[in-house]
Amino acid sequence: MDERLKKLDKLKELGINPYPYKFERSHNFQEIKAQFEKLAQTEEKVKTCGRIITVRGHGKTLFTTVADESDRIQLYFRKDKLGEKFDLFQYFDSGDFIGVCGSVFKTKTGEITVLVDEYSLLAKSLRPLPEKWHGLKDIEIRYRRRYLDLIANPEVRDAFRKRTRLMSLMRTFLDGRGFMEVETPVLQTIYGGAAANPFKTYYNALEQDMFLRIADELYLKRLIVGGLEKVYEVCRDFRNEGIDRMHNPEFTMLELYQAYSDYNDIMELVEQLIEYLVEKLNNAKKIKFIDREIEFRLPFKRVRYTEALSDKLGIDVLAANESEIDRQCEQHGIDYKKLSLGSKIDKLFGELVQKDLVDPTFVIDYPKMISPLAKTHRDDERLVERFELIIFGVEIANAFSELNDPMEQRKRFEAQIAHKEEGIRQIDEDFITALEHGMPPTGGIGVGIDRLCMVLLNQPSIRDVILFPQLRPDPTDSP
RNA sequence: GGGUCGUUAGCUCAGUUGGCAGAGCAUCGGAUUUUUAAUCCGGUGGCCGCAGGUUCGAAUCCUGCACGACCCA
Repeated sequence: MDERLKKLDKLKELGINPYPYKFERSHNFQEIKAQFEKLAQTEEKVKTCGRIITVRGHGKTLFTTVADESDRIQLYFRKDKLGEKFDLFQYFDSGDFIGVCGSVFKTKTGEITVLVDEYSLLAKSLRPLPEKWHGLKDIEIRYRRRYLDLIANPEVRDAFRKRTRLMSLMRTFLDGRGFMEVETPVLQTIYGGAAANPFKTYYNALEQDMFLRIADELYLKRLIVGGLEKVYEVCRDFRNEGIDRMHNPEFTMLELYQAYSDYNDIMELVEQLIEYLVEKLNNAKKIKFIDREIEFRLPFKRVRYTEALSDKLGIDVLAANESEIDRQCEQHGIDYKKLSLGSKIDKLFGELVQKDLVDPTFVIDYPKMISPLAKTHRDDERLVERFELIIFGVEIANAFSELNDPMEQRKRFEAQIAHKEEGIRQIDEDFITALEHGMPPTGGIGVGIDRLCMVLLNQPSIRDVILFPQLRPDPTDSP
């Protein structure tokens, strides 16, 4: 770093601003390569710019490889062409941004190269680049200083580009079907819509505790009450829980509600959405994820929640009393002591059934006791019309025929509050009031976008699809 | 919260039984007018994660802590 500071001073002495304001670019590197034949024939000058990655000096000439967002390209400097200006390059380093004007040619090894007529410094870099050959592997630095990861590891940049493309495809798909994208509050006085602990904050002007949202559900349904028939939100939600391969405390969800529909309609919609995304992103029906192939063939498999679990346990889960369920938990090594009956059953399901669902599968018809926002099943009082989409054993989406009976909704909330550890603490009265005004039959879904990205982009950790994943503060950062 | 593993130069990594702190790349100086991880010659660079302990002597053994990864709850 000292050496670079010396070079910086030297440049300033020579009257060169090491941090100029802009550069007028005529072609990026990809364009130069794509239009090579024409550019070489007409001897047209290109103005182009990027970050210096490697330098190969040969005394009176030098080659350098420069990267921009689109590609990398080689620049060729000759003393006989540049004269005194050639020597200025000794104050340039890898990592610096450079702008050049020159003509395009191919070297004798066939590499498209810009022969430099003029060049200028666009920004000085004071710290060395990560190593060019081995790249940046230290996973902690990669997550903490993602900019270095993006410079050193092109496949990381590709993954995030693909994530952005996925979001854009998703919006195109939904907008094309008449959905309206909306925005609802992140700061809420009453949180709800999921079973999770919130982050708490304080609003000075209102002198009141507030919560960061854990889900959008209750707000989007209010919009359905208001007469908007197809709405969605790409929402950042916050859940106050641990971090692991599948969880980041802030994460992105797609929530979507469609009036006059039930969960069957939503199943079809999400199947089509995912088929569309897989086809556009991966150009295939099968994709590799970690060590498995996942096949996205329509229709996705359906598995009935209680039937599948009853089969595995050899008992009728819905008829079983709590002590029988306890015994099953005991047998399968599940610590059930503090859980409600519903959570015990759900743990068993996760362990015995869900874990083995690799190809996309709709698990349907959940027990009512673990689904406070879903409508009672039309054929079975004990169940609700709910499905989760499972891929590779992981929950990707959760959907219902939405409960729109306000009296029933109040009862379900009350039952949930009885179990303090696992859910809401206060009934959202305004939401109940909204339902009392009448909500049409509605199907809704929440899709975990980060997890969907993991699967579709073949990234084994959620941190690989979030640019700045949550980490503990670096203890060496404090003064 | 529990278990396992990791932390050594800017980066990627070696480091034997406890006995002078190492390599490649980067960086600096020199040579080099078509290189591709350029090459050749010569240098600089260390809080061995932090704090204690054992020992004549600790990167190495022990204890605690921090951060991270994976697994489990």
